[in-house]
Amino acid sequence: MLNRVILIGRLTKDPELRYTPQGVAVAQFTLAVDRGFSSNKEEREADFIPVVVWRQLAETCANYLRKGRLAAVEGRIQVRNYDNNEGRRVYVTEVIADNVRFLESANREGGGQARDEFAGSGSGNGSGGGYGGGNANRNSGARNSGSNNNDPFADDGRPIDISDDDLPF
Amino acid sequence: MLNRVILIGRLTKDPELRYTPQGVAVAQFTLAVDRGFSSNKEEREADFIPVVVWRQLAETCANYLRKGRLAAVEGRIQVRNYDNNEGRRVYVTEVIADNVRFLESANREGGGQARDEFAGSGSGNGSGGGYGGGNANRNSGARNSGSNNNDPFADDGRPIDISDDDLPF
Amino acid sequence: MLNRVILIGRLTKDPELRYTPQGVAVAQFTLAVDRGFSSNKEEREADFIPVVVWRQLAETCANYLRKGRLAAVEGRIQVRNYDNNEGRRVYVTEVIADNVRFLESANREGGGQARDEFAGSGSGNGSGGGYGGGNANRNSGARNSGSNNNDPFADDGRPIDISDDDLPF
Amino acid sequence: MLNRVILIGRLTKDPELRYTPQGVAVAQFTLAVDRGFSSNKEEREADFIPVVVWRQLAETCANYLRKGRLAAVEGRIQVRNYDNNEGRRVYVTEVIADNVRFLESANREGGGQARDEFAGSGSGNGSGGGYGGGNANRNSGARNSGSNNNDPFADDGRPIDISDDDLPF
DNA sequence: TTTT
DNA sequence: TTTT
Repeated sequence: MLNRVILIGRLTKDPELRYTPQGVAVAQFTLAVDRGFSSNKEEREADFIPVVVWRQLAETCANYLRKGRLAAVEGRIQVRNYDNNEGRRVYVTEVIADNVRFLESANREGGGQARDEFAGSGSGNGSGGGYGGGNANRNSGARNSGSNNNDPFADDGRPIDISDDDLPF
Repeated sequence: MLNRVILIGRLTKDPELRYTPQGVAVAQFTLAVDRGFSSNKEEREADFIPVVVWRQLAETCANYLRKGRLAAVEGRIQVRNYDNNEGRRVYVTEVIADNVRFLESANREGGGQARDEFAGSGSGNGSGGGYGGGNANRNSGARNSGSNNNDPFADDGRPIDISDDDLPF
Repeated sequence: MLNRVILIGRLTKDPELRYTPQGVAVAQFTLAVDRGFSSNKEEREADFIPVVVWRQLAETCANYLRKGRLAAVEGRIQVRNYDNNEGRRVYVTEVIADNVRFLESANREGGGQARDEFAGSGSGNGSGGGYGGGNANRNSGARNSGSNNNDPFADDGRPIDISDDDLPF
Repeated sequence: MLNRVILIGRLTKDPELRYTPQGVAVAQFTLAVDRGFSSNKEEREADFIPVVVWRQLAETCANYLRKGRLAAVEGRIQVRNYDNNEGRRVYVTEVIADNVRFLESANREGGGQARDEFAGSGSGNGSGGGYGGGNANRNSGARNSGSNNNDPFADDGRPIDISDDDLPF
């Protein structure tokens, strides 16, 4: 009925960008979200929350987000399952983001100068707004040339399970 | 950068449906949101929060929501201002909803039988999904025949300020 | 930094109430959250999201929530891991709720008459407000008499991992 | 029943810190929240949303937040009203924050070196965690010495309406 | 393993 | 001006 998540945290790695067989972009990254009130503990505690982003927003994230950057993510919790190679059912919980805010400038390790870049797939921005268009082409080109290691499988062999049913449109 | 509101409460009145000069539907209603922890107070306390809904979702709300019904609303806070007839600037704060859940069946006072109807204008459902299409026509017919008291002005003369700039598309 | 989840869905089973060795109440249940926009699919789709509730709120949930009931949950995503009996690391993602709203009256299958009961562990209600106090005693009594299958282990042997570190106070 | 707001934006001014007659700290500031998708407009659009913070968190905000800083705010919408000097009822909508995250280091204009400071009045941290205690004393000293323009009235004479009933404990 |  |  209603399923809404908002997170602020830091990327544990650069985002990984892949494409479905149909050429749809998917990015994945993990957000380390500090728990804050761990007053009495030695180590700093955090939850490591996997985030999945689709389509144009995936490409924008791949372009602008890097390991260590602070980001805000809006989305929904998705629980999916698959049977692993031992025939056991495994449950995977991810946040499917429909809005990502880049809370730190890109010039931490180089060129950028902008602040508060944003990237969203908000309510009904069918046309795509200010960022995009050309991107799509460039990337789907890359996709085709990138051939068969573009298929959406994680390094550990677990499927990312991207069928057209998942596409949020 | 990020502006997200989620409310659950009861309608203080039936929704009011209007149309812009361009024929875009807008509904308004107020949610009474109980504060809950007013343990020691006589009267039960609530916040009365004005909600604005656009387009197809406006029409669905007008069709299904009624005074007293429980609803969940997702949206963003919008603050707008206008100068009233005494030349004084007045600020109006509303929640612009992009998702409304009907948490009570319509058969409280009559015919309906469904439970947990939903209505959303989620991420990019351009075409409108299961509810709609015909609606638009029926209603814009009503709009035209409804003549000149269909214009989007509140009873107290304060403009609801619906220009094309507000349209979330 | 920020980790906020809001869900509305139906319980797939009655809540399970347990107690830590220190006598702290924990309840678990799963919320089936309909995805809504699965227009073209046969089966209705949902995410099944595990929810964990602590202390007094756990007991209130155990008292008022039942399989099939509609509830709203506010909380945060927590990812924890343990090594299963095959020595493999397993990740468990749950929503740790700090606020639960009962969106359906309890009289669906019997006695109750109230509507919109609520139960929260809101900002700083250290003492417990209107519901509580006596509860704690009554229940921890029940706990002790309930003897040794009160320990917080799921039926499948996977630990629920309730140490004092998890206690949100 | 449920009333939750999450905002990310920049302060339009330094926070204003006041004290109730009972010595309870209140801070107010306004967040400028960019709307994002104003693609086709000249001017950058934003909502200017008033935020109110109580007690220890008020003092932390007054210490760390400054005009122009980026912050995330979690809270609830509160609508209150008062009769102005012309005997007209005026409605004021504010976000009562129970959690504020400082998303930019304090060293933008000087001394600080920390990053991602946080300040919360989270679920049940009755005692106050790592920051506080002494603060209260120091500040209520400041309050008393600050004499009679410490009373919680806005510059325009509109009351901020802080009675003990508003205190979230 | 799932709810209406 | 307010809902259960």
